[in-house]
Amino acid sequence: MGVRKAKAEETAAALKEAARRQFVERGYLNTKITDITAAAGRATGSFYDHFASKEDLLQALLADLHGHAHDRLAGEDHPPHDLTDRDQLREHLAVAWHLMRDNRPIMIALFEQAMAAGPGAGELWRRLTEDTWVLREHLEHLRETGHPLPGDPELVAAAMGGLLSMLAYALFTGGPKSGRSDDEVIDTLTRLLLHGLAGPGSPPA
Amino acid sequence: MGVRKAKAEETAAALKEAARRQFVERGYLNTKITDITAAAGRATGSFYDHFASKEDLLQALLADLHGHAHDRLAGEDHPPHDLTDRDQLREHLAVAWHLMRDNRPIMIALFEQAMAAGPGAGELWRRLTEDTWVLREHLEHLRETGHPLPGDPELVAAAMGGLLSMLAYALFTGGPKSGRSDDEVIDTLTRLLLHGLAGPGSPPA
DNA sequence: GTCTATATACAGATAGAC
DNA sequence: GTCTATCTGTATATAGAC
Repeated sequence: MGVRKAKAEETAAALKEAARRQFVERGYLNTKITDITAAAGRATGSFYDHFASKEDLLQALLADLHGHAHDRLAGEDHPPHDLTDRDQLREHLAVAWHLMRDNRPIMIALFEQAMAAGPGAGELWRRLTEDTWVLREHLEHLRETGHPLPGDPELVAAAMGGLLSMLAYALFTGGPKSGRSDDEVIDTLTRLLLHGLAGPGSPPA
Repeated sequence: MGVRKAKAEETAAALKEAARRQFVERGYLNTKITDITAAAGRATGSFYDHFASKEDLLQALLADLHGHAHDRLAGEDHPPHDLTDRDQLREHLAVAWHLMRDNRPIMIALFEQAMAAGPGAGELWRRLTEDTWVLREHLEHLRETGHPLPGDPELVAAAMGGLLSMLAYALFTGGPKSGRSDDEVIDTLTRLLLHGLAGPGSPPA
């Protein structure tokens, strides 16, 4: 790779890093192109030498994320887990939770983008079902092995995903300063989703 | 009330009604002032004779909603309910669900507005806790009477609220055309929140 | 009170010098 | 490749006639 190209890569990286910071500070929608270039210490026009639009930059951030996720998950098996097992359910929730925490800028951006797309686009439902296909498959497996579910796997999976993403967004964006620990949240959700409000000791209806 | 004032009220009402339609069609953020006035068959400038801004109009819609809600709920008692009772839990979920369905334009607008406020504002967490204070109180009552909860009442209530609002938004805005019935959703959520994924018959850990 | 016409503001995007 | 300067489109809001 030549020096010129290396410098270009450096600028692109600086813009992406600046964008990440701005998205967390101002949110995706409120972040202007000039906010990003200013934060990166570059001129406004330089932005378009690397990205066609803010949307394009977001896709680049997303591609980076997928790359890293692939690195970390490479080689890992993903056999049918039993979501009625406390430890396995907790592990699923923990992985999702930490993934969102570690990538707050992207999560915030995707969330706001989906909202800005407006209704009619059906973006939220699409993403909710897409992002929870792992859960759905596990639930379908449970059903096939004779375990009764609260409802249709797609709906239950979407409900779980909605709960997770909504709570994560709310808590990560200026939630209680008192600071709930990740473990408290994950433990609470594990108990809620495993045995509900009635708790483990409750008798059948 | 004079004729002049009556005409003004009529125009204000037409603008509000047009706004409701536009919010559902295009979303709150994508709806321009001119979209509202055009849909209402009025001139652009007339808008500002009745509302200071789009935000102001939304507050007016919200005030109408609160007025109606007050009418319907007037005189109703709201004693401490037992959320571990299937029928009472279902009733709570059903009321919330239908309230959101009957006021889709406002729900959509508030949702998008909260997102556009950006992080840092902490709007979503604030609304989530505010809108679920009824649930929180019931959960606190449960805890006081010795029933073990999955976690801190505020957190559990927020989780339930997030689940409900997220799923409602997703399903109401271009969700599956196949059309899930309200009852299917409410029944599923009732089962999920009452006994979790493990189901009612599961033994204590 | 309602209209038409216009001013203001600003973000996105481009052109051309270096 | 990066910069400065500028153009274009668009939404909000106002001014003034009727």
